[in-house]
Parts: sequence; structure tokens; C-alpha cells
Amino acid sequence: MVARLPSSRPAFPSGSLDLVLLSLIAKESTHGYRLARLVEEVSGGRLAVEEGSLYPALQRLKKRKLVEAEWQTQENGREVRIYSLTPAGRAALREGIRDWTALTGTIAKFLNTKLADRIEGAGHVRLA
Amino acid sequence: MVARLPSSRPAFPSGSLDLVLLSLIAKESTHGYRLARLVEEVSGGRLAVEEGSLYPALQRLKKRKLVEAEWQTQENGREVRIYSLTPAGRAALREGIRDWTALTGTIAKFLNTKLADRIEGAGHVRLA
DNA sequence: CATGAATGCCTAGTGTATCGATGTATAGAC
DNA sequence: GTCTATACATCGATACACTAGGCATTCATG
Repeated sequence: MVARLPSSRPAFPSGSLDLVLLSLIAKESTHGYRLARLVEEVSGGRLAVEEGSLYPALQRLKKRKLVEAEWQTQENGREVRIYSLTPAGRAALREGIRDWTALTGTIAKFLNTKLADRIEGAGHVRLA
Repeated sequence: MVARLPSSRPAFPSGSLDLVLLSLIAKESTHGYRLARLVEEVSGGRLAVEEGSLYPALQRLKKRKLVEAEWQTQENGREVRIYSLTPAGRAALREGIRDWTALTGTIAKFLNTKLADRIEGAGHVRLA
């Protein structure tokens, strides 16, 4: 067993990876490896999906019938697994984006001192 | 008590709970139970910390020396454990807010089709 | 005074998501 | 032939939020 350094925190907060993948697949049905490259490119190198996260995530999405997978042969002769959104996936994406946005917005309230400072009195909140 | 639907997924994406707690404690040194109430109040009932998440989180923060804990007796006679930020906690909070904001901003890029569509040409990507 | 709700702290066990490491295999460049 | 990039996948470790409890005190109600 290799002694491992205290692993840094996950790049993707729980739940966000599936959403990011759905978003990318929605724009372009493509394969896993390319999704990993897209994550790096779109994020400008600030994010990366490890393959140990990517493929399990894709399998999760497939199991939930949010994506379909189909083997295809590329022009270069390689066999790749192309993922595309199902109608249910499209709906889940819309809903997921809405929920995620609301959630991060709510969390941001806590991090923003100016807003959070407005809680007065015990038991009742008045947020502008 | 917030009437909670049986949520299938964690209310707090990994890492966000510690940050929320640090933020609240930064504004007011207080005890665990009150922190739970504050989370509900500030979020307008959209978020709730379970006690099984709260107290381990506080212990984590204490272990990392980001908060200090001190037993106090309230006017109502109850013994409560008051948490307050250490200087290290204050620094960690600032850094955490910065990182979290950057991260959610980056993720939002993926979810926003209009923005994500613009990466054409950046690097060597061609979407669509 | 019995009962229950609210206040207050805590732990054990569970589920799940992300990561790190590793294994396999082919294509193309040198 | 060797090395890098491409491409898919699994396994174990780890972190963390949650469920489900336990324990104790205060206070209102009947």
C-alpha cells in the first residue's frame, strides 16, 4: 500500500460533475476521452476530470437513462463510445442547472457578508 | 423544524458546509444548535444542516485549528459550546470564499450554453 | 407531576462521489 | 523498436454529508 499524501479536495463538488458532463454532451455527442479534454479546455485548465471519476460518472448517467452510449469507429480507426443525451437527459439537465444555480446562489448568500449581516432579531430573517 | 422532503442527494455539495459554517461563525461566535437554526433562517428554509453533519464538521474545523470551542453557561442555564474563529480560520475563510467562488464560476461556464459556445478558437477546440 | 416539545450536544453506521493508481490496447511519430 | 497520445475501464482509498439514533435539560401544558 502506497502511503498517500493528504489528498487535496475534489475538483468537482459532489453532483457538479454529472451536470458538467450532461452540459457538454448536450452540445456535442461525443466520447469519454474527448469529454475529459473539453473539461480542461472549456475551463481554461482550471478543472480536470480524472478518468477514475469520468467513466463511473458516465456509467451512472447511462444507468439513469440520461445518456445513451453507442460504439462507433472513428476515421482514425479507433473504437470509441459516443454518448448522447436522451430526452430524459435533456430534462434532467435543465432541472439540474436550475437546482445547481439556486443552490450555489443560496450558499453564496452565506459567503457574502453584506447580505448575511442583515439578519436581525432571533428567529426571523429579513433579507432585503 | 423545517419540513424536509426525503432528499436523495446531500443538500450541501462537498466542501461547502465548512465554508458556510466558517462564514456564520465569523459574524457571530455561537454554538452548534444556533448555527443550524441560522442556516435555515439565512437560506429562507431552502437549506438545513443535519446535526449528524454539523457536529462532525465543527470537529473538523476545530481539528484544523480554524475555530476554537469554549463551554459557556447561557442565561437560561444551559451549557453550550461557543465556537469562534481563529486567525487561521479567518484566513481560511477568505481563501475558501475565493476558491469556492472561482470554482462555481468556472462550473457555471459549462452550464451556460451561450458562454460555452464561445470557446471556438480558444486553444484548438471546435465545438459545433 | 406527567408529558411532550424545544433546546442542546454527540456518535455510529451508511451511502455515495471523487480521486489516485493501475491495467489494457491501438495509432502515429521518430 | 520505443514513446507519446488516444481510448476505455476497474479497484481501493478517502472524504463527507446523511440517517438514525442516544443523552440531558428547560419550559409550557394539562
